[in-house]
Amino acid sequence: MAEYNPQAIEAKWQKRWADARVFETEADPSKPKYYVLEMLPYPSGTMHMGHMRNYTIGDVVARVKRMRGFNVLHPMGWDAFGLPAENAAIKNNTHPRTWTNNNIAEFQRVLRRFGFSFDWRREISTCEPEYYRWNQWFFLRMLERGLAYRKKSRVNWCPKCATVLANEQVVNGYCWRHEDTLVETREIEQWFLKTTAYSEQLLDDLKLLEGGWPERVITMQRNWIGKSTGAKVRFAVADAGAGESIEVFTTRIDTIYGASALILAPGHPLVKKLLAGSSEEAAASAKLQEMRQSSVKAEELETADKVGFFTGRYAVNPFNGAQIPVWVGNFVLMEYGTGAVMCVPAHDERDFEFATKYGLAIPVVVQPKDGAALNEKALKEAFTEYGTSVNSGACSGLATSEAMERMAAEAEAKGFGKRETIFRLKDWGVSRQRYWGTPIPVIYCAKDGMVAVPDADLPVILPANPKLTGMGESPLAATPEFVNVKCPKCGGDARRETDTMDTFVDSSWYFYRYCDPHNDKAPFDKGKVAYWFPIDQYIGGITHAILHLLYSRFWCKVMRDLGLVEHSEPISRLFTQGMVQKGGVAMSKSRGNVVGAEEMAEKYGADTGRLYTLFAAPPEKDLEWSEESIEGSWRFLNRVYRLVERHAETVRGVKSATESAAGNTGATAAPSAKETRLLRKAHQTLRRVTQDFETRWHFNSAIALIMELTNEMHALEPLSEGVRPEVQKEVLELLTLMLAPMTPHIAAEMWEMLGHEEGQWTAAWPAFDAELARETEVEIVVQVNGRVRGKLKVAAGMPEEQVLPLALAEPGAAAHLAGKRVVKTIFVADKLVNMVVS
RNA sequence: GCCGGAGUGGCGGAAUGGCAGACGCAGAGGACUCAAAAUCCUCCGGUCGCAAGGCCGUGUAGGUUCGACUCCUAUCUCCGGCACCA
Repeated sequence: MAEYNPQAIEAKWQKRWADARVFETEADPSKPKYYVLEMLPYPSGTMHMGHMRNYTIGDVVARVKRMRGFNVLHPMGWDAFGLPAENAAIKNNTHPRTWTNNNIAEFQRVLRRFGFSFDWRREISTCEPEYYRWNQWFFLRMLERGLAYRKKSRVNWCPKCATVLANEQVVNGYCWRHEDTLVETREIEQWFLKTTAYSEQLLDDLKLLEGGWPERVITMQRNWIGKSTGAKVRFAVADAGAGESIEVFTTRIDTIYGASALILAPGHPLVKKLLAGSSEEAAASAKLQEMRQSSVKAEELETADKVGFFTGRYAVNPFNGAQIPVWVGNFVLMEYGTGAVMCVPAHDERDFEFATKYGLAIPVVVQPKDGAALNEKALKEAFTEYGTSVNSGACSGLATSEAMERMAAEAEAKGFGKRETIFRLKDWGVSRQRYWGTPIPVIYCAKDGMVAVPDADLPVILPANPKLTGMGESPLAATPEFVNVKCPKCGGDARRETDTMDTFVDSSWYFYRYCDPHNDKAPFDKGKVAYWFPIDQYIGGITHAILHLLYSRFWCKVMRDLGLVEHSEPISRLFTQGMVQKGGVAMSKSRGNVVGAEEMAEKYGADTGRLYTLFAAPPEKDLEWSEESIEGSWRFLNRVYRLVERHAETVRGVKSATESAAGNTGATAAPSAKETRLLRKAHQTLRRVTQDFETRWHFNSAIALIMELTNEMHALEPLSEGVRPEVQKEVLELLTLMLAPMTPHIAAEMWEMLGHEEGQWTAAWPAFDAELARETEVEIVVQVNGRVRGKLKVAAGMPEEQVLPLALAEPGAAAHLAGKRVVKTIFVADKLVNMVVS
């Protein structure tokens, strides 16, 4: 008997699949389609079992759908641009492209080794000009529509590196490479994509995703977009500051009579003007300086205390003419709203804290609808709920909701305010002062200003040999042959933009490119995308809940408005799988706790690796890797292999029910008791496994059921006694077909051992037979007062009046019924009898 | 602080109102073997009991129900995300 040899079997079947082009697919409107996709990897480090879990889940789905007759698109590619490649290249004195391509080669080898059913002809790599030219093309379309624009913006800047740092490179306010150097913030010109143009749609369309996306992802996106409905109100500055006004945003205009100050963000443009010549100028300027210096750190230390100072100026409440002091406070954000707030201490927690600290007045203007009235002097915390307005001029006595309406209307009528909805979502800053990314296709000409690179000149190709130092501005700026260019308009000397695009641009639309990966006329053919989209199932980590998945949604809406696609949402269903951990933390190279996928394949084979990641936990949960437990999966595959091998000789020549025209074996001749038991177990297993695959994705339970089936077959050995070969064959076939999506190599091998000359990939998912699965005898639990006291074996479907006498007589139950009166009986057919006694 | 998710044997987990602990790992005992590995068989939540069997048990405390891991209320712990958003 040959032993199970996964290495040989896996290599054999991977070659057969490739030779027969089993996973290659084309758009075909005559067939139902299914697009299943795992998030594309960033090729860096080693591929470990955390990666494999993601692709295994997707591969199971792809293979099941194929067996069920769908035309399945299941592609793979590389998120190949990015900072780590550039840093690694500098460190190892190589080229980012060399480093990246080496990693891709290794990643690809490991993925192939695991037998994932990808259509490799559709492979894309985002660092290739064939791909990134379309990033540039999209950028130009957005530029034409005002969706891409340039503006000055604040960035982290390390004076020693003389470059911009990503937020991740700022450690407690210091540069990651120069631990003694405080990071500064600088204003530089940066490119933005106008995600805010779609705020409302991005929010509204989340409704379309309900049911298909995890609720928490939807919630996270909703919070991120952060819609607030309220009003903007302008306060005039009194006396010396006359002529200036301060605009605030509030969601509670109904509390405006309770404002005891205005508070500006430290970075508010009016602060300097207000301080000039004010009584507080000297003291306040010093405090402002201090506040601004600590502002970088304050962003890191989010628990910072509220601090502020008085500007010496007053503003006039447009509703009642009250003069209230203007302060500067560190907790007011310049980036949100108008950068200024009205301080209503009695009805806002933050304002209460600030007012208490600095001795500002705390006037009460809302009273609870029920409960004790608030007393200004005894107020211990802010009352932030709705209620009844008081001390609010004409609105006193009204419900706050009503007051809100009236006050907003008054502000609009008198011209000092207006209703407004604002969003937390900001435009997407896409400029990166780095080499390894998509060049932004724009040229600056002294005469014509900013000029878009004409489509015909795309792609703007990255120079092959830049000087990479990790210092200074974009390496592209230090590459004269790249920078110096003729103006497309006037032909005069001009300069190229030297920033590259954020790599999230690459991943925002890559899944469209898979539909038509080699198109050199357009990013993709509309018809092909129309066939495959939307993605039926997307699978990836929760880490991308906001960035990638929000940018992708934005990109889709832009493409729709460009007329490229018909749909508004690219992804129908999203599945976020759990992390693979070791020692309680996610596997990662930097932590040094990875279990390499390749070593796993060498030791146990890919099928065991795949099976274990599916068996150890349900896919949405984190999975703690255990070297000991994996032995169980290995042993199981060996057990199944031996089982098939033992009976292969007997069954090879016969036709099973699935093959014979006569239908199921059970129907052709009266089955023996042993056959009945076997077929019943097999079809019950099939029913539940089918359900698990189709709806719940509880692969761990499905595997447990298949294990039970093999245990049952084992218990019925020798099968040669009392089980006809065609029945043996039917059950063994079901077994291998159910395993096929999860452990495709060993399943294919066993399928062949059972006498099939056609590869298993031609086999459909088996249909379960309800008749064969049906139990004829059931066990009924007999309870007394809800506690199990005995069990009965009865014919399935036996009615209550027949079961009850048996239950009363059941010895275990009878002992607990003695001398008591049954007051109530609950009967659940085929399940239980519960007798309630007094 | 807010928003999610989760708490079940020594461990991973199963059970979507009806026998808690399926399946697997680890462990114990046995068979086979000169021996080991592999394989096969049996046991395996706690507790009382010679046994039959009883009692307790799904983070904690209540509630609904004939019956609750499952539904409701409160509470604790852990994990993840957001965090002065006016």
